[in-house]
Amino acid sequence: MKRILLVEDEEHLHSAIKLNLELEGYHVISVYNGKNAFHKFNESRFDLIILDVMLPEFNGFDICQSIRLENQKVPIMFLTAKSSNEDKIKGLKMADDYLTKPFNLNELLLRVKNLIKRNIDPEITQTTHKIGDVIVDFNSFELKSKTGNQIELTQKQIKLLKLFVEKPNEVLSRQEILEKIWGFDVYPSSRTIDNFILTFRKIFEKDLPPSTYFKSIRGVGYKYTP
Amino acid sequence: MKRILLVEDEEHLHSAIKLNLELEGYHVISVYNGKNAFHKFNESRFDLIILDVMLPEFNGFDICQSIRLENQKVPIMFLTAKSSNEDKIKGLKMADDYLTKPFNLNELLLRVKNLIKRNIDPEITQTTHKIGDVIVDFNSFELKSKTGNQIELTQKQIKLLKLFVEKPNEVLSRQEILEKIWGFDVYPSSRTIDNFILTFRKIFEKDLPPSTYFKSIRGVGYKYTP
DNA sequence: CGCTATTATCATAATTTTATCACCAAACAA
DNA sequence: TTGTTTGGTGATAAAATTATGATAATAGCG
Repeated sequence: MKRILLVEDEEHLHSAIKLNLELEGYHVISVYNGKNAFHKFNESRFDLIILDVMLPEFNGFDICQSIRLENQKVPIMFLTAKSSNEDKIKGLKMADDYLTKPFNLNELLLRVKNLIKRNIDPEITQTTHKIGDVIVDFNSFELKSKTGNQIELTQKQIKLLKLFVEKPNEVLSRQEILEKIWGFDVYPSSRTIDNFILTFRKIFEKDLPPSTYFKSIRGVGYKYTP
Repeated sequence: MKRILLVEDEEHLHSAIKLNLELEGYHVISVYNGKNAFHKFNESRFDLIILDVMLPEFNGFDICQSIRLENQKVPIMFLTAKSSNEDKIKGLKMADDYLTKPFNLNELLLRVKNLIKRNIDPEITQTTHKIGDVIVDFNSFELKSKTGNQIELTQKQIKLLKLFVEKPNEVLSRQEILEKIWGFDVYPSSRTIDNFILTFRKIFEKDLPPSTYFKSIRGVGYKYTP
């Protein structure tokens, strides 16, 4: 599995990117500041480094330089705020690619893919989760039930499902869900979430009392209970 | 881009701060009074809230409390006039940082940077509380009793309960409760609070003498005694 | 001990939010 | 291009929460 070092200090953004990358099958190593980024880099090998430019303590450019001193090859992608003065543009030349915030998550994924020049080795990772007697495979986007039935989920469905599975027993607000799955700039109607939940319920709560796994919390959002 | 909610009623100061923050690459959302501050906060997510303490209608402390009920994490910075009496110092404990007017804009920028940086450390918030032998989980909106019983609370119930739990042994006036839970412009009848208390009592004081935890203070409001 | 103001309790109304469905649009594939 | 899938929207039905009002109970006070 390809290893990506993600250096981003803003929690929301960080987890959103991480989630999306993981769903694409990458192994994401999280770091929230420059110092740790450098440590991690020295400890281990990465296929790609995603660096926020604005970081506490040492900024992205500093880290980039340090890394370049050690290892010329590893591709580095910068994430940068919109306002870009001369210095920043200059700094970006060190990068192999960069994105300006706010950016579209799909674009990020596309660029990551390009940067990594993916080998198609289908390393199967154990990223499954069982809901009732349905097994969710986050890698293949497939559901397998006892009866041998097999359903394919779409990307958004899998993403949302993973978000819930990663935060069991926690009330996730609609706002939070939208930000994590749809990104920071796209806000579809709240009805859209309902539809996804509806689908999940049809799949997982087929012969069970309704809202066994996916409970609606009125005025807030939803909660997944394993 | 980091989002900062700036709540300051004095126009000159407001625009000065806003300009400076924007030049540093922050996205500043402007609000000039407490009521709107509360609305904006509910509508959207922020990385930092800068609150003037002296505001028309509702003061900064009031708003701060309401915000804290909803979201523990977001850092809040107070702006306060020089004269500081006991009350104020007490109120400032709610804040993550504060500045005394008149202040140096560079100092403001520095502190903003620090606050936003600091917020990155993982959330280690205490999200449960025990009342009798019932455990309240503010994350999942659930109550768990010894007997294994499990009850779900609604949003308002959880908020109100949190308000009490955060202010043990303190008399909360009906007015105060209404403002904190229902907001600054919605005022349902006082009977509504009674109903919520009633529910709490039914849950927590089942086999106990009445008003063990939730005591009514005639003419004022209620008090929670752990 | 009555009188009054406030709170407790309950049934029910009002309001808000969610569930569900049919349909549309954009993206994707053939 | 054309057909198909996926995701999104809006209308309406259904459900849940919360608000209200009536009445009973209680505390405080003179």
